[in-house]
Amino acid sequence: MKSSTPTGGSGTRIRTGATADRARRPTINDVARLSQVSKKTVSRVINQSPFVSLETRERVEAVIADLGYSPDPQARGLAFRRSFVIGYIYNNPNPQYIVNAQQGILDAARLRGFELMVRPCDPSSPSFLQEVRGFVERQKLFGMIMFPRVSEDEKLVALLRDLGCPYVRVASVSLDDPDCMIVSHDSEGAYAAARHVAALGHRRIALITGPKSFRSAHERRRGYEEGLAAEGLSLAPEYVVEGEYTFESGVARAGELLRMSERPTVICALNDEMAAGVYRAAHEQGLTIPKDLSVVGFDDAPIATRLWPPLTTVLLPIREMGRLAAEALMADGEDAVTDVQSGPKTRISPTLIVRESTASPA
Amino acid sequence: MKSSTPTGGSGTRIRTGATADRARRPTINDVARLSQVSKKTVSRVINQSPFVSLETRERVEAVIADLGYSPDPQARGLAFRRSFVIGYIYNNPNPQYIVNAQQGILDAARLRGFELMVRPCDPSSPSFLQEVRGFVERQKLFGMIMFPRVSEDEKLVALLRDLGCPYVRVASVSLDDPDCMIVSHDSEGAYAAARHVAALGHRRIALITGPKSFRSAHERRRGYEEGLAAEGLSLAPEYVVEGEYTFESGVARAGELLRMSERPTVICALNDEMAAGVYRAAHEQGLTIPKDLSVVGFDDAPIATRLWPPLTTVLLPIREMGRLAAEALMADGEDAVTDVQSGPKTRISPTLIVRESTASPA
DNA sequence: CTGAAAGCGCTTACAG
DNA sequence: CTGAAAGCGCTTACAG
Repeated sequence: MKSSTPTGGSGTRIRTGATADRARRPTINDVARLSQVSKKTVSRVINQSPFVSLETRERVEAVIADLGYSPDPQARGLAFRRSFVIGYIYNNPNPQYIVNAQQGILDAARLRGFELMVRPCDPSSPSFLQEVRGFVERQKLFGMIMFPRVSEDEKLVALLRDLGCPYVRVASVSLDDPDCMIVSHDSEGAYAAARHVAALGHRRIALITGPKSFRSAHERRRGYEEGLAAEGLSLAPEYVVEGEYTFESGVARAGELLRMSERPTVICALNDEMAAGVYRAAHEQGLTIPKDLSVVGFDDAPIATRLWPPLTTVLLPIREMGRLAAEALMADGEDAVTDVQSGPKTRISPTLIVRESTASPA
Repeated sequence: MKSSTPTGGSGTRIRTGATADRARRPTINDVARLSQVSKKTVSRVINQSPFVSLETRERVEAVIADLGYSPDPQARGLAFRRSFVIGYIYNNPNPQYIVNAQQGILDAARLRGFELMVRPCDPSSPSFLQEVRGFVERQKLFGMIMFPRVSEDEKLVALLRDLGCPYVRVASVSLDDPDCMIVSHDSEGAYAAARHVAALGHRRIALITGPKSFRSAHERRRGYEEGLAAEGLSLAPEYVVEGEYTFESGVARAGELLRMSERPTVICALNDEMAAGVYRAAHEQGLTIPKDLSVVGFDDAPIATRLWPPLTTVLLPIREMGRLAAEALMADGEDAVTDVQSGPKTRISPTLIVRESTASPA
């Protein structure tokens, strides 16, 4: 069976019914002819070169508008040796997270006419780096945007650097040059959550952490430790258990914590999925939230407001971070002068959202 | 402030640190020279033309493998006047749905070396069609894949047809030529759910439908009606209310239903988000599920198993549908002969998943 | 079965 | 400030 593939398909032809004879799109040659200049000058106008007289520029721009001309991305990519396509590779298990990040990137990209190519990836695959390399080189990507967990993969980043592929990393803490980092400062959110819990009077405070391989797990834990320390408290080691950022691990770890002879009065899960698991475990043991047990999450995912009672959690502006990441990436090619003037970047801060899952201990 | 945009950026240069002098990638000329044939013949090999002698083909393929050569997508797109990029436009509010569909498309695309460009859209925007047109034409998309709700937009489909852009639509019921449809047969899932509910002995059966503008809302309702009819039952009009496929609308509609003098013994919501809303409303009125009220959803989203008790619902294999849609699209360019032989397509069927939210009425 | 020429729609490098 | 020539890496159309 023959097939039309990028490296195959002698039979590549479009289904007849769909092949309408469309009017040819205007090209740079049409614009040049109608505005009576060379195509090079049109190219200068398109690329906002300062070396065009005002008069000429206006004439060309009028023709461009008149014709509804827009340059061919493939031709530009071929000649520039660089496309205007942003790559977004992800390996986060949370769909909400993926889509929010993607949405933010698109918010910024669309304003500048960039397109987005997406690609799930698996850093544990032996062909991972090779696949990314092929993706970047073949498509001549303008640049790459990465969110956790893959944004924390130093081998990947080293490859991108080696390939000369610009990138922006989003992570809970800075891992790189500030120009290519968007930092979410997870620890601050955890800090606020810790103080909230302490202020309610909790002393038997349990923590379900994330996998050690995630920086966010460290950062969030650190925030809790520092927040509690600010209140003169500290985490009892027996109340700190490691989860996997999944619902199931939340159910399991919370079940164990709640079966302890002296059970905690509050369980802080380092993401909302695990917090949902805590609800389940509490339910199974006949405990009422927040009367018998307070619960805190992290992320402010949709599940936070679907749960009953609504979950106290920490809001991370994922979409906004996606937008900032894309803007930072697209600003990459700008003049050094304007770079300096680009001013202070928006600083991302997590926000504690207090709902009904937290109360003073009985 | 200058900026590097597809239509701008005289200052477009890559950040110095990132501009490593990378080794030039091998081109078709390198392959031609090393295998001592013309580039045209290399092109034939790449495109699996039958008009190459076995001997020549093998020699060229050896050189390609040796060099790690892969053709430049931009150059091919320019010459072919068609790229190997699939477009995926979406306007579904459910992130889980978006990502699952996207994942399925990517499952199939990656096997054939196609890339995926994504684009959220808003059919109610005045510039909607114009934006899609620009997207399709500029990128010379290989084809487009659409899921609900945008897959049901006939104006959009008419535009694609007009542009000669191949497409595949995923929907709850066939709306087009079978070759460009993946049908989820939602009514069958609803039919099974209805019979399940009837078999449990429910007679006061309420339905929270979806927005009229969604075909799935019609199909799922129809499935319920036919399923109940098969059991000699029918829906009482006062028990049928229109929701908006959102959590909030589920809370509101269920609240009203449960305040009726003779309240229903089961509420069937036409998606899981609204079913989660039913849980909330039941909770607010002190009702226990499934003792006082049974609940049925639709979709089998993650929320279905996060709720307590776990939700009886209908599983729709979104990812699989994405995969089939992409395969159908990529098969578009194949030989007519193989088209005929491509055999019966996998038929998508929804699956009723019975969990603990449904029981016989008290 | 194979190839030389021309072209896809842009940009770079070089002149003026 | 502007342009003619050559080139980016492929394919089509035409020969042989």
